[in-house]
Amino acid sequence: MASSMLDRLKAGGKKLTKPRKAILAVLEQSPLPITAADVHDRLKAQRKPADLVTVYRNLAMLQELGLVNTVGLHDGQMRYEVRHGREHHHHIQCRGCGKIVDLMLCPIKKLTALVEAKTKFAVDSHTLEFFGWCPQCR
Amino acid sequence: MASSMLDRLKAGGKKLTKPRKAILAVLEQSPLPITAADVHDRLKAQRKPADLVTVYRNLAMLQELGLVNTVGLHDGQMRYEVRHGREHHHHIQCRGCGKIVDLMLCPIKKLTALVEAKTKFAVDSHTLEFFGWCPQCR
DNA sequence: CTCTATGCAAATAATTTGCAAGCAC
DNA sequence: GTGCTTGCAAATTATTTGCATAGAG
Repeated sequence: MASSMLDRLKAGGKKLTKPRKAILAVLEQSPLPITAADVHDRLKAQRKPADLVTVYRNLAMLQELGLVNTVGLHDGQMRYEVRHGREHHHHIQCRGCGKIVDLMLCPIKKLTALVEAKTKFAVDSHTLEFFGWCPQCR
Repeated sequence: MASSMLDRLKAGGKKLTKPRKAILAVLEQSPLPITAADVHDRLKAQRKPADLVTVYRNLAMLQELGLVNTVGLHDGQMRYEVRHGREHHHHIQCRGCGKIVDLMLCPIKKLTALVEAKTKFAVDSHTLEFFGWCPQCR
């Protein structure tokens, strides 16, 4: 696990328990955002089962500490990915098979100033997702 | 109600019932996306109550016909707005008071070709939401 | 009349909360 | 030891489904 993560956890008064370590490992091993249920399943598969509630609580805590991002694809469940130094980016999901692919781009940064000027809001984040059909499902 | 809506409904074999008319009226009267529960509440306030289930079924049907857009703000409930000739646009929501404001812009159109080139997906839609603090809540 | 739509009850699904016991520090 | 954590059970919230009846065309 990245030492910056350990620092953030310690700074937040969080303890390094066995289930927590396993949850972080699962997240770090996943190249794409995954659901709480996914994490739960992979923990079981790795013979390090943790209660689904524990997964939810840890994901919420990690999000508060800014260690994970949430990705909402409007299918009734939230997905999570470690930030872990990765650049801010977005995703595209196939309407056929549900596959998610990283999009290593963000066209929004330049636009934030315009949005702030128009709305007088202080913009602090945005979400952007694409949907379509992947080569196999077209 | 816009006649194009009537046409789309008729073309889909849909009937113009009293609850459906009231639901459409509520949607048309709302300048911003609202939840199923919002629609339900406003129907009651207007003395034209309809079952929440009826609201959900109508919203789903209207979405299938392309008459309403869905807006997901990742707070656990979906919001709906009539398309009704309005231009494709996005929203910003205040993290303090939850207020939603229309953003009459979409920076994504030009980017779709790039995303398609990079991923080989056929992109058919996207979602984009901003979050921040409104002037009153800052 | 026929077929879609509605209301009510009950079922799902994702996520959250309460609480006593467990473990990290 | 003390306080954050966990697991289990139960509660909540949003949304969906089954089915008999009501109403539009």
